[in-house]
Amino acid sequence: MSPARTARALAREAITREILDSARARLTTDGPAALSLRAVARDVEMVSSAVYRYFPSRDALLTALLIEAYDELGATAEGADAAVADRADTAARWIGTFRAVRTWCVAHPGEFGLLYGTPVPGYVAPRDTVDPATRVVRVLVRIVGDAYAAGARPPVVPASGTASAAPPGTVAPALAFIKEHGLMASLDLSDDELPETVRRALMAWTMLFGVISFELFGHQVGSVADPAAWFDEVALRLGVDLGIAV
Amino acid sequence: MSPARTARALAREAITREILDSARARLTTDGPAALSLRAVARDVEMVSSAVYRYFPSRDALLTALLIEAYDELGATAEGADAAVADRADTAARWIGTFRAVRTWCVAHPGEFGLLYGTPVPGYVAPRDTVDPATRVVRVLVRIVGDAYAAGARPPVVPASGTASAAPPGTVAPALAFIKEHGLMASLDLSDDELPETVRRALMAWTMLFGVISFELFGHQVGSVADPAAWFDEVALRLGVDLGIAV
DNA sequence: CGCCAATGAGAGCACTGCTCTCGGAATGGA
DNA sequence: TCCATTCCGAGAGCAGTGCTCTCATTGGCG
Repeated sequence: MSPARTARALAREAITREILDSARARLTTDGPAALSLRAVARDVEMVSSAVYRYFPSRDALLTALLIEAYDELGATAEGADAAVADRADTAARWIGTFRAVRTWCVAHPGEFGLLYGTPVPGYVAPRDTVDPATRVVRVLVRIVGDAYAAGARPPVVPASGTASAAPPGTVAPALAFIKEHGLMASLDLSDDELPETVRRALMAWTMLFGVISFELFGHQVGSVADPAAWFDEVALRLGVDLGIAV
Repeated sequence: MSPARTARALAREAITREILDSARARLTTDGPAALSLRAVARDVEMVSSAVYRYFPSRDALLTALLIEAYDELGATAEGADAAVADRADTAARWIGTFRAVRTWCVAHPGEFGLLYGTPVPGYVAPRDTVDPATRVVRVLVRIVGDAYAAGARPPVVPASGTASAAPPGTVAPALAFIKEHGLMASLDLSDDELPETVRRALMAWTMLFGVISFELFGHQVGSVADPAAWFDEVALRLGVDLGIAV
């Protein structure tokens, strides 16, 4: 991995780490948009120009933070799913993953704002970030797929013959998304019910993000007193509507 | 309204309007965090210090933009709901309101980022903003209330006796929220089913925000090809799960 | 040992939000 | 009409930002 363990390379690695940590600390206190390279330079007791030896620009530093945060959140979700010993208990895997994602986000509000908040105007995320960014939703799709492979199905809405009358335009892209990311293997489904599965998982992921975003960005003050309980209720509701919980 | 229509007062009103319009234009091009007071000063061909005669600080300008945008979005939602002539057609009111909200947000991405994106670090929204901010969700609650008053009910999940086993902690605050905002009058419901109604409406609002946020903040690239069709599907799914559509 | 690349420091440029002073112009009462 | 008051725009200035440049030093490899 690290071929030349010279003193200089070691120092570079340590200082890079120190810069990243300081930047993440500043992220949570000052917010992503106000991330000041000079401020982190002061934190690590260097002159601002010296930081540019380690990150060629502020955007590069942002990208590094972005990938690191995406990977941490993805690993958290994957770990929470894997922590459930009984793989057939998809309900526990579902709730556990949801709670783990929220816990991480609440503990890292600055990183959450960087990942899912207002995009920095001039900044465009490079290609390297799309793979770490999809780790959470891939976990959700996998849980739903396992549940459906084991026989679970979403509850049929009564007195409604057109419950699955969804616009056809979104089926193909979602399917392409699945195939592109190699999620087919873990999904044991026929072709006509697969897209519906993925769509519901995507909706659940959207809702998961929405409720956390509302909590962290302060849009629940006055309406929700206990965010954790409210979050659990949302997670349970999603699980019930998907047919994989209770 | 405007007691002294002197030339000076007229000029002040016109220039204030001009500053607000320029700021909104900059908002969509540069993003909320990068809103530069000097830039809008250049746009209206004034020196930066002169703008401070109209807005005492950049935060005050942000607050004015915030209230204006909240009111515009709220009026859009209310107008879309009111535009449906058949008040009993709650499905049409639901979809129409959803689409109108998305249309406005897509047309005003900068304002959306200001309203629902990463909060500006030092900035805290004053009390005047909470009332305009709740106009959209109030429309949703009203539609759901009308539908349930007319006899509609959410579909019962089969093979599940604990479908309403929601954590009790969130009931009281949601109810307090409803009473505080005077939504009781338009809701003709018994007490035990009211909180569930409001909770589902709040979830729908959360999902509505989530899907728009994902679209505008670029988290759907690669997975969703047609955002409008995907949005319609989500809106329909929410309506079905709530029991007010199809 | 000597050369070269890596590193940190400092100055400088253009930009930001914001405060201050100053002079001119509109307003309203005498 | 005259004049004091109020308002308003302009400019300078302060402290901060991202970023580029040059310069001296220092570590590592041949």
